[in-house]
Amino acid sequence: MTVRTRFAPSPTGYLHIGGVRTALFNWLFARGHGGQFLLRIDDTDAERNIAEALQPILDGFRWLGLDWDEGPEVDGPHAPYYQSQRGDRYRAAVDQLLARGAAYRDYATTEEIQAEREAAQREKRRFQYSRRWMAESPAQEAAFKAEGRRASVRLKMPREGVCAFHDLVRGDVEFEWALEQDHVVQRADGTCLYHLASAVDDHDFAITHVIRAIEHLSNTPRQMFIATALGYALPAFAHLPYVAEPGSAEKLSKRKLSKYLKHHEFKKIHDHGADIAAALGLGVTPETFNPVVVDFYREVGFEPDALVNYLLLLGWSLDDRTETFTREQMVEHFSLERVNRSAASFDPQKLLAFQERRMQALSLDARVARTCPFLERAGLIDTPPTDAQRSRLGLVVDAAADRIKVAGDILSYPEFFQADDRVAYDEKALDKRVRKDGVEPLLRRCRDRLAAAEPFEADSLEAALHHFVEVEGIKIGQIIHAVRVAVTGKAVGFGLFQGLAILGRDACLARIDRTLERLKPEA
RNA sequence: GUCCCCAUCGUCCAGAGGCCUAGGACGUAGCCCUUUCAAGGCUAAAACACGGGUUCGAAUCCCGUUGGGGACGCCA
Repeated sequence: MTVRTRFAPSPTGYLHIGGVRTALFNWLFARGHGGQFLLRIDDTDAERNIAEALQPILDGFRWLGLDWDEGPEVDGPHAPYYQSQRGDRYRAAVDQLLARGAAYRDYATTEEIQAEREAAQREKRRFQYSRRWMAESPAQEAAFKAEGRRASVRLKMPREGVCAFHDLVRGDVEFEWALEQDHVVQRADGTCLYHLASAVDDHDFAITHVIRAIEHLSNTPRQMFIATALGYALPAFAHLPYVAEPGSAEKLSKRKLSKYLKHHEFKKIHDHGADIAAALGLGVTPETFNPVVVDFYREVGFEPDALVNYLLLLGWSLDDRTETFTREQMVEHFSLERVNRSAASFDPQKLLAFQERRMQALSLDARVARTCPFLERAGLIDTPPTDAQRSRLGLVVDAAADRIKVAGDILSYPEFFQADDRVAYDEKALDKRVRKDGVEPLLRRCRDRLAAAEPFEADSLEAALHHFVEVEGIKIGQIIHAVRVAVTGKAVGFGLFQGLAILGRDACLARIDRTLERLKPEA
């Protein structure tokens, strides 16, 4: 039998990092067994879903390279893959359940159920519906209808015995049937609910392995009940531990962002990304642009493989030291047996470390290809770039080396792509390195020295500056910082001599002149 | 409140009775390199939650305690 797994996102507008890990494990398991991975859209709760809310999710999967064999946009033999379009199929299943006595029409109001639930709470016992408004005969139905009641359909769950199954991650699991509720599977308006839809779809789509987050573990008995009542063969189940918050054991949730932003490392990564977004002119808010959301990583220029590799190791490992995996190696080695049973907290800093490693392993050409779109989008070079811009980009990327940790970091070096009169100056750096006694005449003499330097290349510039320092009888630190600030506007950056050479003599002299001009007391 | 689960360095993992003086990675600290910022090199600190068993022997098995977490919808 061909292995078939699925991931079932709800269209919420963004792809959550915890969801991606679940999807990844499904994808790896399917690919590793030569099977298929499908995407099914859980949009039965029509009110809270909007069509365009799906797009970012599909884009996220594509970016991560998690391709699906059947599902939205690719379709397949079991289409449609949207639960909102499968209502008739679900209603037919409900009728079958009713006919087989596995479900009943219930005429209770929400308030009545709520009252029973609260009573149980007060008496400190687990709630179990009294079935007072259960209608099993036409006479009962007529009576309830006469009272103006409307029927929903509830599962008639067993009230004794246990539901036992083997979970591929958890091992043997048992639930007492008596602890299960008579869950509603169909509303009075005829629409069907998740558990029913899920069980039916898993069967219709021939899903062999249901791999999902642990919060679904307690849903499993009722879904098994539905599937069994409908005569379906059961899939195998595997429940993954949840991904926890940074620095905490609580489940990671998109709703607790403000809490995460108080976490130092999380905030650092967020702010780094926000700076890149600002340089790109993206109007982002923390709610949609933060390290819990996959889009964040794409926007700031992470390598999808870095994210995937990090997520792979969140709850799974091959051995005590292998950390870097190619996609092929992941597919080859992944196994549910080695998935952990305890929650793992999300550590954005470690994710960044994976990203740095990937970036370092990339060729210069690859890094140029990654960074180029960022400069284009920021309007710092043309689209497409001119040959001159492209070759300059190559020089800058080469010089910046590992300083470019994510592709968007190229935006830390706008001064290499801006006209001389557009360079922004860091006032603090000017104060510290240039607006000091004796620096101005020194900078002036150094400027003349640079004007005469031949050739205008890193090595010869370095030699020239060392000679200058010797003649002046100063330490190199006394002039090099001033030149850096004068030419780049900043106190930090990569090797100064490379920077000067990349900019060329004219730009360097012009910028030094502009800086000297700036030093003149305002007349 | 009811039910269930989890428990090794700050964090992610290794460890399935002797290989453990507990290993790797991220992070942290120190040193080296260095024009700044990174990167890199070297070194270090850092954990089996606690208490009982079982066993010749327990991080590994059992029980309890403690701590943490999850599920309890006409959401998915």
